Amino acid sequence: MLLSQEFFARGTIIVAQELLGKELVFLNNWNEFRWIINEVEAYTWAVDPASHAYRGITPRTRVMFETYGHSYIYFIYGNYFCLNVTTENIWSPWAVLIRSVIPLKSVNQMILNRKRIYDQKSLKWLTDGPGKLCQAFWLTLKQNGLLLNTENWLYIEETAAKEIIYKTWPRIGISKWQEHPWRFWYENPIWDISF
DNA sequence: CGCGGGATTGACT
DNA sequence: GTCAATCCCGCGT
Repeated sequence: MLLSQEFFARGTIIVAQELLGKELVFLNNWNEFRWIINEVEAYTWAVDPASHAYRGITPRTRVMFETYGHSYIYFIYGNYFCLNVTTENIWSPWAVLIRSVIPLKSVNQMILNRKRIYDQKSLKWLTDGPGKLCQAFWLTLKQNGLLLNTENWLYIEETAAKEIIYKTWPRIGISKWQEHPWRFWYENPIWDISF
């Protein structure tokens, strides 16, 4: 079942925690990609210098200011894209970064997109990073600013998973505001799902 | 297996 | 001109 826009219209920390175990879906003309979200980070505003929104509205950060329940995708380090979902409300530029997912469907196409060798045992390395998962999904700036619904071919679904146990840790790859434990990961992801 | 450094380009100062 | 919410490879242990 599709997560409604109202799911994202809540506190960013709780949205981040509850995204764990949900199913991320992306469709294109050839493939239906599906993953289980197993690691996220929350980015807040005004007091959080690690957030892109900290310095105010720019062409890049516009989506975070103007939407909630939409995708925010940015380009980084000259090579990679990272996927976020916007939260809270309009003019509340908070977001959750999707850091890692577990591949569920169209895995062979993901491997082709990543252009690296994976066998059954190394599949857990296929999409365990924010840049890697966008590469596996073939997500680029074309998918920036989309409302997360079936019409836009990018959305998140409820799953049967319950009692998600998560752990927290300071966020990764940032130089400021590191002390906040706003990175959350799914403690017991099911790795023996059938690919 | 852990660490160090290079690649590479858009966004912002 | 500088920096960056990353990834990968190679080297040393």
